[in-house]
Amino acid sequence: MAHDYSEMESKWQSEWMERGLNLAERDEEKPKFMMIFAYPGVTGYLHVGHLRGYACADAICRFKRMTGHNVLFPVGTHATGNGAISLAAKVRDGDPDFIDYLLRNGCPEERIGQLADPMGAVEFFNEVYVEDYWKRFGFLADWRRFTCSLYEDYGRFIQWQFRKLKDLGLLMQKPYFAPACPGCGPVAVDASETDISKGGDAETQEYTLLKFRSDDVHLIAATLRPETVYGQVCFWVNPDVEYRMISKDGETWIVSPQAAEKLMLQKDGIAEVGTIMGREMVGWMCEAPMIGRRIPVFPASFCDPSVGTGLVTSVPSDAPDDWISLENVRRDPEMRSVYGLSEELIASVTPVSIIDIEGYGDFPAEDAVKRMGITEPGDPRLEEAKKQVYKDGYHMGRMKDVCGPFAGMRVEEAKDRMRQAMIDAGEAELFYDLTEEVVCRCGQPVRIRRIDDQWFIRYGDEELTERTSEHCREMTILPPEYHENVHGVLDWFRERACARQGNWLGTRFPFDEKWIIEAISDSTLYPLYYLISLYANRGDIRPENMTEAFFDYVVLGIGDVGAVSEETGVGTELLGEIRADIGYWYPLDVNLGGKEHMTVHFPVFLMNHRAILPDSMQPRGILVNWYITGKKNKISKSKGGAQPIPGAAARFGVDAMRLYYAHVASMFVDVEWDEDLVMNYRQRLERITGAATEMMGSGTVGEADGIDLWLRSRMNTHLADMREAMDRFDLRGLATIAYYEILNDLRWYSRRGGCNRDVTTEALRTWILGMMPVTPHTAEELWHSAGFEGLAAEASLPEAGPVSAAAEYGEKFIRDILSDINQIKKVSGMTPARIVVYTSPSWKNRVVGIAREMAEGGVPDIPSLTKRCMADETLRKHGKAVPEFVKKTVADLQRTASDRRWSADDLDETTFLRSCAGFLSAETGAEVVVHSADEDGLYDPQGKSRAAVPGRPALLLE
RNA sequence: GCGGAGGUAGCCUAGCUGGCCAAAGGCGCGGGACUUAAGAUCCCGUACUUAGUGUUCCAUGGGUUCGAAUCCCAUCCUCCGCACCA
Repeated sequence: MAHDYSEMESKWQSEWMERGLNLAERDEEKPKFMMIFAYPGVTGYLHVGHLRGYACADAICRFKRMTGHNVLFPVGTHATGNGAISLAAKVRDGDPDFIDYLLRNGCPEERIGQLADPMGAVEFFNEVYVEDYWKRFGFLADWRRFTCSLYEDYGRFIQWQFRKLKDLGLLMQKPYFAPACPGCGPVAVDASETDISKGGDAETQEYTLLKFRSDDVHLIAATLRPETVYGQVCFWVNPDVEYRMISKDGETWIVSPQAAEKLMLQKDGIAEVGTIMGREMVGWMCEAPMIGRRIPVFPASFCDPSVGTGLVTSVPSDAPDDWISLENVRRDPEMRSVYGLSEELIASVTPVSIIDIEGYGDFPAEDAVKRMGITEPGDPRLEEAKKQVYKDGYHMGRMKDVCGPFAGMRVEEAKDRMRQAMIDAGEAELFYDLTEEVVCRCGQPVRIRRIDDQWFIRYGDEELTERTSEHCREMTILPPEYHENVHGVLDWFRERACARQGNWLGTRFPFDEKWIIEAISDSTLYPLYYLISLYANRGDIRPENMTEAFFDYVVLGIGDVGAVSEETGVGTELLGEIRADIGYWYPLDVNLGGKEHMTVHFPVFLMNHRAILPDSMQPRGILVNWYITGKKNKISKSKGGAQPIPGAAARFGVDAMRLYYAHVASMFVDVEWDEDLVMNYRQRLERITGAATEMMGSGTVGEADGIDLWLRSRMNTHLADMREAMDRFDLRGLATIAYYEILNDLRWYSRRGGCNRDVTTEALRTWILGMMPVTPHTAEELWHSAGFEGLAAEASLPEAGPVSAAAEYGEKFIRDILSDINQIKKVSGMTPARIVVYTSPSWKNRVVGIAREMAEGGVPDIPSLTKRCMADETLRKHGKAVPEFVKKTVADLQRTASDRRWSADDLDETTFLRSCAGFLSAETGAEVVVHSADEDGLYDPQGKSRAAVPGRPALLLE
């Protein structure tokens, strides 16, 4: 079985830590580089896919260290919210699946008890993340600065941030509608179902309540489609439901009992005044809002008292349910006999066409129903029909002429306008409800309740948005697509509820202790806090020292050190130190995060920085990484078991995984986790280790020439390319060079007989350093085997030296010839004993030379080049071969990029090839002779030499 | 719906500031070398054609250009975020 690298990995990790390479200290002499990855939430174990971004961050930081930067790479975790509470609850309840999950991921049995407490769980996972993930993977992070969003000192910083936001006028309070249990208060409705026992997928939906006056009462219907009011022709009640009559602002409303209860939570001054059976209302006439039309009340069993208000306005033209039900009423004799509805009344109700949708007739609902063959009320396919009509109408529909002032308007726009018009006229109100039943843990139903004093951050603030957007243009934001549309995201950001009540962990809202700051809002300025956590973790400053004046001073430089020291109890020297650290390290150079952050975390990160901090402290870069995904659980379950990160590290080796993350694809695409591929990378590393080891100490001492110069040039090209790739944080580009191209070149070098010890040693040094960022353990191991001084992790990447275009071209030239020979061998099926190479006749070189003279930035056209060539005595005698070659030359030049058009000119092909004849002969197993096509008495039985052109000699195989 | 990303050879993926791009790299596959053998490693090949510098080709259909995988338009298909959840 494969070799276990754990020991080698931990050996070098301890060396690095002992040397303190991961510790970041201010050094005014060196340029700084500060990078973070968006800290993860510690709500359980991570899987191998999550490590992609983190590993890239470490690699980038390592590269920066090698190029002369003083690097700060801090890490932390996030635990705000209800994740830890939910997790602890599962452990307390002894949830067998969850316990199994913990054990499978390597949680020691004796520690499970600790997880029954939310903070215990957070501390446990903090340790797992740091020790089993980040340290295990060789990160050079400054562990001293580790912080977590639930730490008290961190909370102080967050509270300061909120004070600043308030000072800037960016906080506001307004009513908000949120789920709550009547007994337990605010609850979280989310998939984890921490607070609830049912309904995790429910969403809050906004209804428009429409008021239908009938004598002295109002029938209240709830609709999601206020734009269809012009099509109202009748009204549905459930005859078997006992409705409530409630008083509201002097009016009497009729709604279902459930709706009455919900309304009381959302509206003031509601009192119950009586009840009425649905059947009693059948046959009433009521006045439809907006249009003032009097419409009849009909019975319909589909009116569910728990949905909306239990009363429904009917728009048969655009609502499939209504269309079917109306048809049903018309042909059902019961309507007349039981409810006593007159024939005339029923006949008077006819659909009104209100929305014009391409692909539909006057009555979209009718079309949809007929297309799907629905004939009876209660058909389950009505739901689908409804969605389809709604979607098409919303997207493509326009209001017809009957819609008065809204005629011609797009549905999308009319919807909002009409709702607002009715609200303004007192004909409608808003109402919120959940899309499905939600039940609290205590067993009571969860309802939407109005919260009058909800706090928001005003991210819609125009000036802040504009200033942030402007700053983004200056930033390095990758991928470029995100650089483009981050402005759109910022624009779209509105008020954000930034605090919540209930069962949540987090920092208390500084102005009102009943609120807890929510999870996004406490994670915006935190990179800055790593500059302070160092001192907090050491105990140099305590939470109680971290007053407003403290942060004002160290972050913003506000106030007098002496006074601040007095007030906070922190020494002036320490205050100065922290202030200097912040001045040195901030701004943040790169914030790396997964693509899920693009619309949530990054915008608030940017806006809070812009709002609170000065120009000099604005972030410089954002790097977004896409995911490593698993198809059908493959990522978490491999052959009969889990794939915890430490297990994967042991199985594949940390470096193989890091190389996989860096090289498998660009950072900006999703990739499916594939163990075989990781194994391939592991093999690649082993192959490289073997090749590098073989190079060490071999070779002879001597003057560098020929192929040595080529290798030198190649290594310089690679150095330049690696640096250039990393300017764009393109780790994949770096890895392609370091793990593939360099190895290929070294093979070629040795194949060509290269063995100069100085040259190979120099190449080895560059090569190993090129591998340092991505596979640091392997690189360090090689560095030491090679006998280089110090630690590779501490070494500098050499500057790229000069590149020899001629040397590089020459080898390419040889490879092409070899490739041509192979090609001919393959096609002809022969094994040649002798190969004759004919280099271009000099007149062809002359033609190219003339073209070059004429070029001046462009390529000459065929007629003028022909003319010039034919004017040349020496050329004219070659007759019509000249214009033919001119044609080809021009064509070739035209499709060659301008900067490489003439690169081939300086090589004396004949001399060069003669010097390589031995090599070619060894490679092909045939005798190789080189002739210039010009030679007198040339041996050329098949006339091949005619095909020879500069850069591409003709060949004869015998 | 709104907003965004993408469709490249058997597969995964580069390229996409237009020009040595028939298209890098990896995997897979075929052949060869080494080896007692297996594995590993190395070399060659892997659209079609052919004693080589030719033809067709980068979702589909148009267009711009001397020249397009790369730019523009249309069509088809796939994927992702949408709010209080880093």
